[in-house]
Amino acid sequence: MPDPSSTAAAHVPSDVSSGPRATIEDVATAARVSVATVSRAMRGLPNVAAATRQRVVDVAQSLNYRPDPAASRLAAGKTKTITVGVPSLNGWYFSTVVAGAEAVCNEAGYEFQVIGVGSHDARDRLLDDRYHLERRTDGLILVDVEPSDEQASALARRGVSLTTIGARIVGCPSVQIDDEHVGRLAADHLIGFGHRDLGVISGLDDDPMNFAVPMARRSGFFGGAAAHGITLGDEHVRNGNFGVDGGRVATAELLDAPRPPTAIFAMSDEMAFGALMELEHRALRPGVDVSIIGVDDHEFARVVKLTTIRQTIAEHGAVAARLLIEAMTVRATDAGVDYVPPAHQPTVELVQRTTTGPAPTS
Amino acid sequence: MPDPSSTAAAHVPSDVSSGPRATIEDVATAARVSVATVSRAMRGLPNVAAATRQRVVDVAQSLNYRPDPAASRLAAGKTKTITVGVPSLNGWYFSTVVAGAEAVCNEAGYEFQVIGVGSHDARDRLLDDRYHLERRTDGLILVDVEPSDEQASALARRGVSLTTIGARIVGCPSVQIDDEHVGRLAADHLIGFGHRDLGVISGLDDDPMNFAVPMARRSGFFGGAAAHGITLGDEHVRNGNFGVDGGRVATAELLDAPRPPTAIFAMSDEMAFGALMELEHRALRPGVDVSIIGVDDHEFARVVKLTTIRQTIAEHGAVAARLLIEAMTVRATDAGVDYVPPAHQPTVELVQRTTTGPAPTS
DNA sequence: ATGAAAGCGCTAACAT
DNA sequence: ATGTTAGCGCTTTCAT
Repeated sequence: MPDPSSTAAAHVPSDVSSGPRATIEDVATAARVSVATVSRAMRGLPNVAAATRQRVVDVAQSLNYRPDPAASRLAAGKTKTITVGVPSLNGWYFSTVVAGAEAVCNEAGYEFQVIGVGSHDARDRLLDDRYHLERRTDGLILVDVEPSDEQASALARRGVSLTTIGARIVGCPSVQIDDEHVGRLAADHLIGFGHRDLGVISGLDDDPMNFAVPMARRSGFFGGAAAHGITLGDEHVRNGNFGVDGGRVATAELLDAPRPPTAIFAMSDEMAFGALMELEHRALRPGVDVSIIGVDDHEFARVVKLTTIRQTIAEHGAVAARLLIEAMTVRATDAGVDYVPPAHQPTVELVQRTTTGPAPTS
Repeated sequence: MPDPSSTAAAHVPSDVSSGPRATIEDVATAARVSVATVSRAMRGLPNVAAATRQRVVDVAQSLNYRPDPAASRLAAGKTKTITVGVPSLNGWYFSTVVAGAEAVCNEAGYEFQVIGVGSHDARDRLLDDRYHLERRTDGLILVDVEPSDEQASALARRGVSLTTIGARIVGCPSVQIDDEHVGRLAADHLIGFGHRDLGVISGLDDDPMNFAVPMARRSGFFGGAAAHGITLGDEHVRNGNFGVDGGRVATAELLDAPRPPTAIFAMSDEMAFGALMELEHRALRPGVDVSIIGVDDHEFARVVKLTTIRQTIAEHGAVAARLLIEAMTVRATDAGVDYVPPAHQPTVELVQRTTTGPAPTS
């Protein structure tokens, strides 16, 4: 024990990386202030002399000091973490949304967690009071997952900020396109080409994690058709489960009907890809024998020249993250009262490629 | 101050959800043991009477108690978090890997973080000593990202377990296919069809986050060709950047060469899709005029009938997560000595569809 | 503007 | 087998 001067001798500008990490106390003694002042200075709180703050920051820097996240959390009760819950990470749509959110969150200094909530069980486990989500995260982004009213309000009560994509929860920021409009756009486009025999490949109806989207698109499509005097019913729609395979069998069913459609609206590009496969299988030419329109503008839509209704998915994720962070900030900083959570509605855009075309003059 | 009995009156079996969370102390007093015993009991540590453990667990359950992660972290220094660093979340390959890892990690009770490390800068920021990664995560999975030797050993020193996918770091578990073999497989397949004029679309060479993979595949392909008396050189390879667009322009360049290839090996399906687009653009029939083989078995490979070398990506992520957890466990539990980190080599499989076929008899 | 001190809820020696 | 007691590194009143 050569050095009895306990912890006080902390003036060492030892630059050798990776010893035991400097603590707030090391910084405090080195800067000749109290830990409280260091804490204030580092977080930009008021009541710190400019000179003092500067000194503290410099010392912290030279000591390679960073507040320990665990300690901060324990003391302050905030996690500086954002979690996104998605039905699945597989699938272009979800992973793209996640990518958009990740960039924003990490950029803003939040840790970014993701958790798969593919089933109702998984969803409930996450949202359930027993998971203590509020101790793990400050904010939650739910993608195409609709929490129950109780779950949503419980989250708020527990201090977890919520924002949704593809759904709308009162009191929470949301990002959601106008799905009715999407349906109408598709109908107009197809009918504009002279098609009168229409089919639609819908998303899942049976195990509805989020049936709102398919419903709205269907309703928009039906409405658009009706405006042109075309009446559509259940017999014109098949469920494709938002997957390639589903899209393919749905197409087969549609085409096997007594009066097969000459144009098909697939509610997602992935299902449209399945439709294309089935067409090829039957030696039907897309855009001439049968027209197909999808939704998303999936990265491979252009590979197969799919006409589709584009939405800017990555943007959705990024915007949601920003809205969430804003909501958390506002709510904390000043009078979070009279803060109206924005319901962002991204625009969509029809991009025509070659899988749609004039109705065959049978 | 109506109740002087301080904290002792904690026998309330109040079942109303979402009050202030029960702490370990609540459990302790309710179970009439000390907090230490609760801690032991809850974590399955030895030296707890079976009866006691049962009682504690029951009480904890009835109190809806969960240890506070932040408190555990602070006290124990472990985060129960696993982080995966990927060059990007966009792109089927990475998001699929992440999906595989996510499932395993959350299943095993780890929080799951993801962080994009698309550039050298981002990578270094994450791995740099100044980021204090060890305070945020117990284990790191790096996907197609090669840390420097110093970074890797620094991680170990700092207590962050590392496992890699698509790379090999000494002392760390890894998941990596035999990329040379992939190249050879492709060469054999193409040459087996009688092709002698070969082209290859490689991954990025200039900004090499991970040039090992392209190099190995190329070397395997060249070797395979050489075995059949075909000599290949730089002039037969173009960089496609692992993207659709890159694949397309690479293909164009290849086809515009004085002696254009009749068969092309694309190192990823995405680049192969680009190749297919270029073929279509030139009215060349895949599998008859020009053969294309990819790597991955991307979910849309079958949509366009792409012949490819399948690897089970999601599995890679899952296996990596399992190996990582195992490594962390072993290292902690018993004699972590003489633990040899496994280098898992998943198998690949050629799946032939219609984009490859006999060489045209020009 | 700054400091002292009391926790935050847990784990880990060290008793017993 | 169980209890006692220090911390872990911060934030946050409350003084000054």
